[in-house]
Amino acid sequence: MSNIQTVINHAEISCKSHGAKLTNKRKQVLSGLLQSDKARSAYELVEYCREEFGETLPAMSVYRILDFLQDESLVHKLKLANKYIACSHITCDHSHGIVQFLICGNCQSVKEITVDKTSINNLRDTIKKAGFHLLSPQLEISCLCHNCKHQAV
Amino acid sequence: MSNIQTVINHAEISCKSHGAKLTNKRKQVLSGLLQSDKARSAYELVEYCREEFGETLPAMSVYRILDFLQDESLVHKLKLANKYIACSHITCDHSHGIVQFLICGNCQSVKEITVDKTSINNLRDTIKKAGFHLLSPQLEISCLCHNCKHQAV
DNA sequence: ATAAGATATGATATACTGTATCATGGATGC
DNA sequence: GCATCCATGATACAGTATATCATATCTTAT
Repeated sequence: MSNIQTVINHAEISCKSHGAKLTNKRKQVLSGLLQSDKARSAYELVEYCREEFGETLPAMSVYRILDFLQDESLVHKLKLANKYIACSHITCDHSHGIVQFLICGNCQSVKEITVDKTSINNLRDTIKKAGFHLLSPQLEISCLCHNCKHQAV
Repeated sequence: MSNIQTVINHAEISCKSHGAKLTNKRKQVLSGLLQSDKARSAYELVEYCREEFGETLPAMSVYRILDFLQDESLVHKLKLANKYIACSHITCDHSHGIVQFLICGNCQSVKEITVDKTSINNLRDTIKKAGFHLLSPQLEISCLCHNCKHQAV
């Protein structure tokens, strides 16, 4: 498990390699996501930057920064939760085509997994038969994490 | 393909069978979803009821009605789109445990499909290994529909 | 070094989605 | 008729997100 600084360095190099700049504020937002195993909302990140760095980022800027980070494949948006997480493969050099997110419906913790290609191919076939075309096989799956399952009411 | 009135009659009987009432306004909202092969937002349904029936439903009421319809399994919420669709199995008598939605990322049209149990069980196993517990295997999958794929820019 | 242009960020307004809360209306049963 | 319950209305507000125009900062050419 790489520490946050290592990941950020990696991300910076990756940005530089095609002329994008990982500015300070972008690093701050990214680190807010790297620090957490839970997804965070844009406004939570505003709060995080204020507490952690004394920065008063306007929400607008955070949204723009999140867009940038998504374009750089450093961050994913979870539409199920309207929240954001850091990609868990920033320090990998190989590409990861098939990514799935397990989202705990209770505590919002997120785990990024990969599903075997056979299942994905089955899925793609089923979808094709239905007349649709699978765009990105990024699935977001509602789950309970281990902790929450055992604390269930 | 059953027409809308048939589906609504079916829904009404289903509600009655356990003491719930499918009121006029509830029927109006439901028909707004049945009329469309695309998902509609709560506010679009407000608009629909205004245009179609001259009803000026407050958004609050539409949300409550949507909650009711979801409880009755007549409507699904698509979290990826923050929109709602009519269940395509209202007139079926058997139950449909495992439902997936293909959502066209371009025109928002939606198709409800079923995925074979083997794939779902594989998925469940993978998730279990990751320490999570699959809640509802309702997946929402970003696709392009046939039309949009062929019009692509 | 400086001016011009590009990129990043700030400020402000506003739209969209959704919930909380209290009030009112209408059906149902006694 | 009255009490009760459920459906709906009215109002306020929270959270998520985008549009737009202004300002700051960084690059690059001259």
